[in-house]
Amino acid sequence: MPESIQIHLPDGSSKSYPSGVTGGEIARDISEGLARMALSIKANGEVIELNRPITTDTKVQILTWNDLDGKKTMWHSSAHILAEAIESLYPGVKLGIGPPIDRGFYYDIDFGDYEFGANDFEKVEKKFLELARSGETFERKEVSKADALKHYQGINNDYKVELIEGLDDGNITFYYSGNFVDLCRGPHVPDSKSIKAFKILNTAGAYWRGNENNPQLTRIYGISFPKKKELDEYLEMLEEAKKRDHRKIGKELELFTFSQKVGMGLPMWLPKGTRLRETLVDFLKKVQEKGGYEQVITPHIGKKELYVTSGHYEKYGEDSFQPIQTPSEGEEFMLKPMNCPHHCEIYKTRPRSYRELPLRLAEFGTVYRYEQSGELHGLTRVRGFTQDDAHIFCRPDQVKEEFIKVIDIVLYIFKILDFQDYKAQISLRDPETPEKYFGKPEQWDKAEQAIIEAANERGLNTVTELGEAAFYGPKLDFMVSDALHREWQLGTIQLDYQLPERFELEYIGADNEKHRPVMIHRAPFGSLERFVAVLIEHTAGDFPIWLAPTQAIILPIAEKFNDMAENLQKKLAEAGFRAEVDGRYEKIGKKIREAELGKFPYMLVMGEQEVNNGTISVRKRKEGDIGTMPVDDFISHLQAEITEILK
RNA sequence: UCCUCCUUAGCUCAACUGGCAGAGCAAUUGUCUUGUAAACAAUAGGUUGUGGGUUCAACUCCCUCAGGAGGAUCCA
Repeated sequence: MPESIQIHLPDGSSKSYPSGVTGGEIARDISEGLARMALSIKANGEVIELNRPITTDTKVQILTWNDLDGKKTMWHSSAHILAEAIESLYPGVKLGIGPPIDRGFYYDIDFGDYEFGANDFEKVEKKFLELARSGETFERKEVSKADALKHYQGINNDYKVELIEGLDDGNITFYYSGNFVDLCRGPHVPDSKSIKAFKILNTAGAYWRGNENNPQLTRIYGISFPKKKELDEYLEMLEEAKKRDHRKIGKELELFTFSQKVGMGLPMWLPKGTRLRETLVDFLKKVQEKGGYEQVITPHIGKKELYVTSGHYEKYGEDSFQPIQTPSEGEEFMLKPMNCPHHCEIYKTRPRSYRELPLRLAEFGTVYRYEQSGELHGLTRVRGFTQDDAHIFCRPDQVKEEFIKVIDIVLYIFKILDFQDYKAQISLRDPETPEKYFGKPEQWDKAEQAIIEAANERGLNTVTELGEAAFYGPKLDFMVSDALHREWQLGTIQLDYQLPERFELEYIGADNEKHRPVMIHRAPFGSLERFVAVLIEHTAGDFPIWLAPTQAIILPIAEKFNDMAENLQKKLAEAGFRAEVDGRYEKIGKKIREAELGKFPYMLVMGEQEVNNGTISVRKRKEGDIGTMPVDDFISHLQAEITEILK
C-alpha cells in the first residue's frame, strides 16, 4: 500500500494525502464550512460516505445538500430512520426496500393486517425526529452471505432474504444506526443530526418488486431537509402545485371537459380552451411556414396493412385500440396512432428528386392510443390527442443541418412561452437489448452520432439515456421546468432510417440513381393537450396576453351602455383581438371581481364619461385601474405589448 | 390491468353510532340602473354515480358495474 495517495478535486487541483484518508478529512482540509455541509463524497464516480478510508489515487467531489447525490445520501439515511421509527412503533412489520428518489425517499413495508394510514403519520414523524436528533451514526459492516441470510431468516423477513439471495457473497453490507440494522449498499450521512425536518407525504400500495403477482406492501413516501424552513417551503410548493392543477383550472376557466358518455381519456375543448389552442396552432404554423414546412391533412383512420408495413402493428398493435371493420368487405382499419405512415404515403405520391429535399410535411394530426385506464390523467395522459407533428424527408447529407433547424424551432418556442429552464435528453438504444430495435447497427451508429453532434453544435445542456430510444431510431427530448421547478417532457425530435426502408421511399439523386431518404419526426409541443396542461400549470392560468382566450372583457356600468360595449367588442375583433362583453345587470364591483378571478388580462370599464368622450377606462388584472384612454390608444398599446413578446 | 381511497344540487362542500337530505355560490323571478374585487329578496333545483342485497328503516353496512384520485405497471 503506498504511503501517500493523490486526490484530484473538481477544480482541477490535486493534493497528496496519507493513504486511508477519508472524504470528511479532505473536506475539513479544504475548509471548515465545507466540512460542516458535506454529506457524502463522489469518489471516481461512486458515491460513498465521508468516513470511508481512501487508499488509492482518486478523483473526489465533496457532496453537499446542493448536489442531488448529496440530497439522496441524506434521504437514504432518512429512509433508514423512518424504518427504525416504524419498527419501534409497529413491532413485527417486515421491511422491503427503502431507496431515495429524486424528491425524497420511500420505504416499502409489509404491515401484515394493519392498515397504515394518515392517522399514523404524526406519530411516526415525531418518533423520526426524536431518533434523528439523538445523533445516530451509520456504521457500515461487511457481512457474509450466510450471516446475512441467517439474520433475516431469524426475523422471518422473506423479502430481504430474497434480495440477499440475488447478491454475491463478499459484496453484502449492513448499516447499523441506533437500534436499527438494514441490508444496504449505502452510503449514508455521518450523523443523523443533520436531518432537521421530516414529513410523510403519502402512502400507496406497491407490489413487491413491482410485480402484481407478488404481495402488496405499503409504500410510505417521505421527504427530509437539513433546515425546517426548507421543508416549509417545499410543502408550500406542493400546495401551490395543487392550486395550479390544470384539471382544476381547466374546469374553472372553462377550457376543456371530459364526459363519461364520450369516454374516459377523451378530452373535449370548450370554446375558451379552443381559442387558446387555436392561437398556439396559428403561432406554430407561422413559425413552420418560415421554416419551409408544408401543411398536410390526413384521415383519422388507416388500413391495418399500413401499420403492418410501418412496423407499429408488430410493436404496439395488440396493446392498441383494435381494428374496426367495414360491414360488407370486412376490411380492417385502425384508428391512427401516429401520423408518420400517412406522411410516408404522401411522399410516395410521385417520384422525388434530390432537388426538392428536404420535404417537410407538417400536420396537427389527431391520434388515438389505447392507454390503460389507470394511466389516464387530465390532459397529460389521454387516449385521443393532437400532435404538432411533422416529418422531414431529407438526404443523408442534410440530416445534421435539418436537425439543428428543428432544435432552433423548439428553443424559439420555449423562449416565447417563457420556459427558461430546460434540458435535453439524448435517448439512445440499449446495446444490451438489440432485439427491441429495428434496423442495422451501422445506421443506428450514424443516427446517434448525428444527434449528438447537432446537440453539441447548439450547446445544449444534455443528458444521455441508454435504452430510451424509439424502436425505429434515437431521439432528442426536451424537458422543461415549470414555475414550480417541476420537470415535464415536451418536445421531441427523432431520427429514423427504418420507415423510409419499410415504405421503400426513394429519391433520384444527382447521379440519376435511386437513393433512400432519411426521416426526422418532430413535435415541438409534443401534443397540444399535454402542452396546454403544462402551460396552465406553468402560468397558473394567467396566460400571456397573446394566448389569453379572452384578452379584454368589456364591462358596461349600466345596461344602457351595452350597445356601445358591443360596438367596442366588434372594433377590437376587427383589430384582431379577442374581447367579450359582460352585459349582465350587475354592479360594476361584482363584474370586476369576477373578471379578476376569471383571469381576464384587461378589463375595459364603460360608463357615461367614456361614452361621451370616446374613451375607455382600462384596468389591468392584478394591477388595478391604469387610467382612461381613447380606444385607438388601447389598441396600439395591446399591439405593442404582443409584438414585444413575439419578436 | 392491479391495489387503496373517493363519488351527495350546475360548482364547492355539510348531514353524529343506520332514524325526515342541507348551506354558500351559480340559475330563475322581482326590486335596485349601478364607477373599479361580492346589492337585496323570493323561487326552483336531488331516485345521494349505476344495479342489486341486508334492515322496520340505508347518503351511511355488504356485493356489482362505471367514473375520479393516489400509487404499481405502462407510455411509439
